[in-house]
Amino acid sequence: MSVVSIRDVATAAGVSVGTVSNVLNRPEKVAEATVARVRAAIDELGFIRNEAARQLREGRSAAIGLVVLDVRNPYFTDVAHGVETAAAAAGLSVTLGNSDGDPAREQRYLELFEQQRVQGVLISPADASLERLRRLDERGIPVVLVDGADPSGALDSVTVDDVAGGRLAAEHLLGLGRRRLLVVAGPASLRQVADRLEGVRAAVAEIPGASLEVQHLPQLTVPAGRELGRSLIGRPASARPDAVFAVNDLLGLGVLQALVLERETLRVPEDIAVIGYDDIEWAASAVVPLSSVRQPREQLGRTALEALLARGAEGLRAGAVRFAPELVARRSTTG
Amino acid sequence: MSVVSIRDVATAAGVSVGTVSNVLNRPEKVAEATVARVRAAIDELGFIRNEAARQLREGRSAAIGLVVLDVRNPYFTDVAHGVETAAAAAGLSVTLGNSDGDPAREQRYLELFEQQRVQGVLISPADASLERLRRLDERGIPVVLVDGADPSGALDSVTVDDVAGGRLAAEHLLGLGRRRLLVVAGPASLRQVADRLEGVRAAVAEIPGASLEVQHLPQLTVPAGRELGRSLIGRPASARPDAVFAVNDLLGLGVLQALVLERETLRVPEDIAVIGYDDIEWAASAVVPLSSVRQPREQLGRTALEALLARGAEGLRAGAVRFAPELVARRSTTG
DNA sequence: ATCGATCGTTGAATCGTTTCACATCGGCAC
DNA sequence: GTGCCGATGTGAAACGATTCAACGATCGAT
Repeated sequence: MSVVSIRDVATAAGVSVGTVSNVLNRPEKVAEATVARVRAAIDELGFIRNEAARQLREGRSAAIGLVVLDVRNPYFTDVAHGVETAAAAAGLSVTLGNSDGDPAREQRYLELFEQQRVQGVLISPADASLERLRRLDERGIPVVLVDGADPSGALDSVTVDDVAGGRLAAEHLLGLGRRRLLVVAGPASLRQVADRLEGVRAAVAEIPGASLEVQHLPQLTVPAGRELGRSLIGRPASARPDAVFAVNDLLGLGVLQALVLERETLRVPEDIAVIGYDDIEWAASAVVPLSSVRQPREQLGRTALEALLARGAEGLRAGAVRFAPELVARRSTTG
Repeated sequence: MSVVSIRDVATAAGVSVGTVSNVLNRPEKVAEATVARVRAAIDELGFIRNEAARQLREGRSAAIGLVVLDVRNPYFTDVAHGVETAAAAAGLSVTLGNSDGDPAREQRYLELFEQQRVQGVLISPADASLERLRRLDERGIPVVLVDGADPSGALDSVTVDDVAGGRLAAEHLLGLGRRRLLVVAGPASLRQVADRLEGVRAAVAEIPGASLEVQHLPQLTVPAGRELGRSLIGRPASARPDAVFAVNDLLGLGVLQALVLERETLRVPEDIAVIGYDDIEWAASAVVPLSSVRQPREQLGRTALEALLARGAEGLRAGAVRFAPELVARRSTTG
């Protein structure tokens, strides 16, 4: 009943199964009248192609797998959106997996994708060991890292240049005449944090008289930023920075809120300029619109997908693709 | 080479393909020594089950499809997270589709899911006509609506009671002694907006001396809310509401920002109390933490999946499941 | 020694689609 | 009339896992 196969269609239209298949896949090879007859039969019976059978024959699916660290993070949903758009253009569908930073879940998705014979895997690795991914790649399922690098160079990757991003932020603040910089950072163990910091250090070193203070916070969240912001208000003016670079927007927004809330003492940006990182959606709509460093998130996704396709089709290695971040100046620094 | 089939494993282990399949699916039926031998062969050859072949034989896949209106909206990612967690517990995987509110894209995903013979479809419909969904359901692929209702009752649905939510918000404000309420609403055509408004009206009608003003804005965004907030500042005190209910948190945050920014004139909550809806993550970390009405998002997803499973396995209809929203009082109303 | 029952294993049929070597036919040139 | 061509259409052989009727071996009971 509900299991209408290509054979039923063939019978109904009075042709062979081969012809139905041809109508489906290369209608130009079939006489017009026949095409019409077959199409009519398809509609009448409500035939829906069985993807599993097609795939079995084909040897691989028309999908790619994407594993992200956290679907609830706007950063990743934007990347995923970019991937999906590009994939749709190439006639591929995307199966999305959420590892939540858990290597075991990541592993489960990789197995699933392998069983599904996906055409490739895009991943923001949760598991620092890339061993499994390299094996997958060797076995013929191309892997591209998204926002994660492979030191060994065995895997292709697409990232944003965080060193350049850190430098960009610092130079912006220095260019506005600020000299006492405070970087509100996250755990030093995160590659992203370390790289951004490196960029800042380089920029500060080039300006005589510029000083740098770094505060490492355990979490990259709004409350953490707010707490740090409050501590600034308590400082004597001489020990206070005149500019703050938060390594992500959540921290930056927290700092901003603390400063703006205690309005009697400090003004943004007059007393302290604040800049964040990521340019998330709410940055622009904060109480004082927050300057930030934008990462081309959608483009990251798009490019990763293209690298995957090139690798699959022609065996081309993309290597380590690195994008340039972009400064977005708003009132929290420029006034 | 990379195409290791169950047959290769059988040869390597010196058994028949049937036995390998048994090891894979019912190891208790196979002698221990044989299991060990087959497992060894599997590991050595790096055999990975071909999901397409298994599915072809089985007749259906081990997945369900989920179509949401907007992956970038935290509301939906939370719902999706709930779905995924529940699905994983049932041994199912979730294929996520993003319609972006476009009926054509929605349609494409439905076709894809049908070709994949998914076990069911969860969907926040973009297309008001549920015709296609009903057909899908009739053809044997159970459909459950998530945050959307079917007036005809043909389809199961899981929603949050928006009338109750609107009433909850209004009663909170009235209970704090506020009497001049302003509802900052979205397009009246949205069911959610209309329902919330209905709840507010009912609550206001019960309190003598309480008045209600409604402003319909075209968009449910932060800037729209901010603009409206500014317009309030310009009003003479006598024409000004003493409480604002924004039908979603983005609007509420916008209003809040406008009021707090122009601090000389109006204080929150002393002069105007503000409450939003959805309890999105940033509500708690706003300049003045925003009161809101929380929807059990993850639970919504979990329940929708359970309804789908019950329907598929035992043919049980869940009908129209409706959850109760919950008030979350914060400083923007309670001070 | 024979029978039955139990356990483990076998091998062929099956799922629905694609592909490809081959058949059929009408037309055209010689 | 013969041979050849292109255009259409055919039908069987894959793809890889699952399932199930049937088979052989082993063992205890008679």
